[in-house]
Amino acid sequence: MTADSIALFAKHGRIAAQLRGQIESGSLAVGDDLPSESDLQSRFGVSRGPIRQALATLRSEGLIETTQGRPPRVRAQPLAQSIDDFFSFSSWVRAQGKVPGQRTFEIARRRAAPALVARMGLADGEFVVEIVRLRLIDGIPTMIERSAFHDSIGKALLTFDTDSGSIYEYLIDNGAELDEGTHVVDAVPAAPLDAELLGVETGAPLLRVRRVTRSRRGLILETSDDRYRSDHASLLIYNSRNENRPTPIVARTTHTVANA
Amino acid sequence: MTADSIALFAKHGRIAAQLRGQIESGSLAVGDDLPSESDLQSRFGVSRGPIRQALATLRSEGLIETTQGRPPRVRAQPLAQSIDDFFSFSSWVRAQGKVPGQRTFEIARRRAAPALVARMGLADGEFVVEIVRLRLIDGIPTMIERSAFHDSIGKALLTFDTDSGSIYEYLIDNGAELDEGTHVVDAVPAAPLDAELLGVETGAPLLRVRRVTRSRRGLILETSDDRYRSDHASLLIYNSRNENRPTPIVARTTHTVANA
DNA sequence: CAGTGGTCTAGACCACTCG
DNA sequence: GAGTGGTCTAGACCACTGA
Repeated sequence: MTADSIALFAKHGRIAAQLRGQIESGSLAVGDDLPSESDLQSRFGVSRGPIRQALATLRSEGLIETTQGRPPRVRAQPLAQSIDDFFSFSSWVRAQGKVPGQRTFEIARRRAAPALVARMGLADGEFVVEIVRLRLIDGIPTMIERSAFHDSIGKALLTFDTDSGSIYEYLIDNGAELDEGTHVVDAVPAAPLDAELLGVETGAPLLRVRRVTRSRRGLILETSDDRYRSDHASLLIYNSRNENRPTPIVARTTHTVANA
Repeated sequence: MTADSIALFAKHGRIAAQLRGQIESGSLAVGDDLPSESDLQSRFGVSRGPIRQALATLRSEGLIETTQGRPPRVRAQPLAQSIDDFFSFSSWVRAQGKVPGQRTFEIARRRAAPALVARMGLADGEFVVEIVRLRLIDGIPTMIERSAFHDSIGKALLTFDTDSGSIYEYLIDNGAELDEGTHVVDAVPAAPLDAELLGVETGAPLLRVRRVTRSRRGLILETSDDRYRSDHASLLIYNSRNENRPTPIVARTTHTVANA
């Protein structure tokens, strides 16, 4: 929602959105050919530039593949997730047709501890708002989330019911500039408390994702430490030598994916 | 090497390569402005199209950022890794200025077990070549690699010294069409044998990356199950709302990254 | 061989940044 | 306000696909 309504003013964005819709709705099935570029030109009444730009977007999302000499084709695995799905647990879970949930353990505004001062590039004595929540999928405990927000946006959270839904979506809707994030993924043993909350044994391997979220200006607005039950969630990376999409597609998946 | 020499025939590819070189060599430092598009046009003697295409490539690699109204700027964190670095342990480790190593435990050509038949989409009774290796960084055991290769390319490995270096590079150099891969990342406890080889305790959390590598035609050529010491390697994902790069950048990093 | 996408040119308008 | 990148048009040539 929030993301799509941003860049639809340009023609290529509208064209991409329409084709994306046809693919997602199934009216263009897997393996089908898309109309040729010249077809699309006359259909949308534009020149070739916007058409090619729209196709490039879909290609970068992994929805289509293009080959010289033949029309674009709908790709087998539409792995693409919107960027919101990657930042927001709630958005991601809903996109999978499941129900996200959360139980807040703590929300506090306090002076940042030294480690956090360093991690967020704060000045000594600055306040942050810290939140600890258990996140659930269809009622099943799946992830422990520890977040710290820059005071400028964190204060708004003190009046937000953090049990009610997505903090991320709330902040975006209130104009927070959460523009880019860096995630570091590794594996850690479950601490006793986390183990109990997630329903695993102490020391069981958890998939840890640490995130730093920045504004367009580079200001660090949020950091988080999310620990997933590895049997309930994993990370999926798709990666191709196709010259036109040098960067991979990343998605979170629920449950262990059978076919790799 | 192998990857760069592919698409340098077109003008935009040569332009991108030259600018990339200037960034990587440091003659364009972090934060510096690139020449404006019209400068680049006259400098390279081309029209605006190829210039913009080259800049789009660099943007998708995370090397530069562009803003309307000001020249492109060299990005803070050049996370970009070549696609080879993501597929090949050796290539990745070397790119980090360290020395890759490997110790082969087993290489065997045998009929695929039922699980592998399913995973690789084989027919019953087909042969595969399976390899188990311990991978090292600067002599330190870091990862256990279990791979299975489609017989068509696996046979070449029986005469290859798998202790000598990168299987992936060997296969690519011999014309194997390893075009796209899907990686699933999660966390698992170390089995007794793996624990001993990696120098961790049994049950310690390992970062597991399971890969399926396909040819352009979709034929599954390789699957692997790599398990990393989580304190020696992690995954890094960079992700931006910038409309023109919808997909994230993914890199492997050595050691835990201090600043998230 | 007809049609396709990949690439390039030349020119234009607009929104934006920054001095 | 001058210069920048984002977008679009119109036309062209070539390499490749597939019937």
